[in-house]
Amino acid sequence: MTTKEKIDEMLTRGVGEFIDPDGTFRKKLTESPEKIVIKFGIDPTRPDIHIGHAVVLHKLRQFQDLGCKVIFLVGDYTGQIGDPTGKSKIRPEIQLTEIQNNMKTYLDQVGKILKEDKAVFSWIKNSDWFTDVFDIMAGPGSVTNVEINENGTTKSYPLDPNSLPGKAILLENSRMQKIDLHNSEITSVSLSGVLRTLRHITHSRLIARDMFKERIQKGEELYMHEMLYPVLQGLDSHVLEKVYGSCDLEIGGTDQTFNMLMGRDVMKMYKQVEQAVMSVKILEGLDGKEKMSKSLDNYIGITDEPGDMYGKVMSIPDSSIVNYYELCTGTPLQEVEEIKNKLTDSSINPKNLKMKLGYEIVKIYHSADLAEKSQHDWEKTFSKGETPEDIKEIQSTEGELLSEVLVKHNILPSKSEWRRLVASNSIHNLSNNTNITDVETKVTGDLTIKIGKKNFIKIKAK
RNA sequence: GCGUCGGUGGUAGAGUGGUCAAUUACAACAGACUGUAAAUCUGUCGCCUCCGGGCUACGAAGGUUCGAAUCCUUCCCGACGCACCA
Repeated sequence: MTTKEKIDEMLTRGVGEFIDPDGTFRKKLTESPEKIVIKFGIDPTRPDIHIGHAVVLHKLRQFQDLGCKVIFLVGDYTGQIGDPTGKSKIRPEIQLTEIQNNMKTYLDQVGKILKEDKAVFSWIKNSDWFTDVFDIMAGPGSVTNVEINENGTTKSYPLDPNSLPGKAILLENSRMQKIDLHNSEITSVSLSGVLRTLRHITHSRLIARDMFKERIQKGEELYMHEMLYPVLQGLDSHVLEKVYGSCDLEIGGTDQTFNMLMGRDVMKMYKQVEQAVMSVKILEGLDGKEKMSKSLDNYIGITDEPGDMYGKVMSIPDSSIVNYYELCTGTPLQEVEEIKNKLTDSSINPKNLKMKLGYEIVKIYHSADLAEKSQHDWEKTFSKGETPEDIKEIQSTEGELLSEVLVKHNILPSKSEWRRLVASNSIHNLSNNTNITDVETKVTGDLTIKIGKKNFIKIKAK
């Protein structure tokens, strides 16, 4: 593939919308990609990354490969406003370490996909510029000393951390613009800055957002802070431009399109070069209906075990196969098109296309060998009905009730559940290939059982 | 601040003194069928049980009653209307 073709695919594959009306971004990408700064907003609390998030991350990686710099913008401040527990005071030092820790677990996972060296990666939190000194409260053990140079000797004077200058020092010291990026000039956004921005944004512009429109139509409430979110996100882009020199592109899910476009509006007001906007299609979950998310428990985590990962892919409905190929693998678009055609051909079993998909996905997050092995195990277990090789093992003592052992090890939630499963012939004893029908079955020796179709447990007796 | 309505199981949402562990839908789980897919059909879906029943639950705490998710009081939370302020 030529570079141009590569760029074309980057800008279209899995992309809902790409907005770069006068071609500024495209031009810069071709001429000086190393000067490009890409903004990607993330939630401050989200330790588990799934392959739905990964769609965007892979896209970012491609940009990194061309030399572009990716900025993770942690929306900690904006997240806090939406937080119902409503802690109005912020402890900046505590919060900073907390976010740093979250970021670390985040990066541990993301590291599989993204480069993390400074030339092409950076992150910053938006409390950096939105936090007000008066919202700050010193945490326990805070020290805010002022150093004063008197006649050549530096003297340190203690300062009450909760006094105004004390708070100012705390805030200053938690600012990443200073501590990480060593910017001499710190950009921040005050209430007057927000209001000045708001002078240029009309009500009708804000309620143009689909989600708002829908809710208004349904007669639901819209809170002002929700309406301001897009504006604050826009201001983030504005600040990023100042902090990093430019903000050329914002990437996010299609649900973020409006907010990202707001960034263009805000930047325009401040006479900055408007960011391009790329919305990436949202991957549906394993149910094939809702979007992939942790709370719906329909996700494939990027740190999932190879076997799990493969099994989960196999459980998606046929209708999702093409989407998964497009969004989650590097399979050339031409081939994806062929797969699409094959799916309409009744002589080809879609299972095989899905198995290939499972293989490809496991390969990305683990390795070709493990992908091979997962596929092999899966076939063995489910197509041929054999017992898989690695299964969960739990300890028990002889004479113990089987039900109690399983509840104790959190395999089952309660003994009532066990009774139900036994009654419905769902507990299979693999050691002698019969169903367990006695609720009072005791452990008499090592035993391998299958609960339902996919839950294998080996019980070791002492 | 005044007033009105409301807070029920994972979610939505019935129930307004005993027949309520609580209709129904969705989700979930299991069985059949399959390609561990989807769809479909069937069953289950608070906990414990010697399968007789027992225990804990309808925002929280008290009360009335033989008996309360249902009535009363106080409190907490939410929506709405009005007033006040701008």
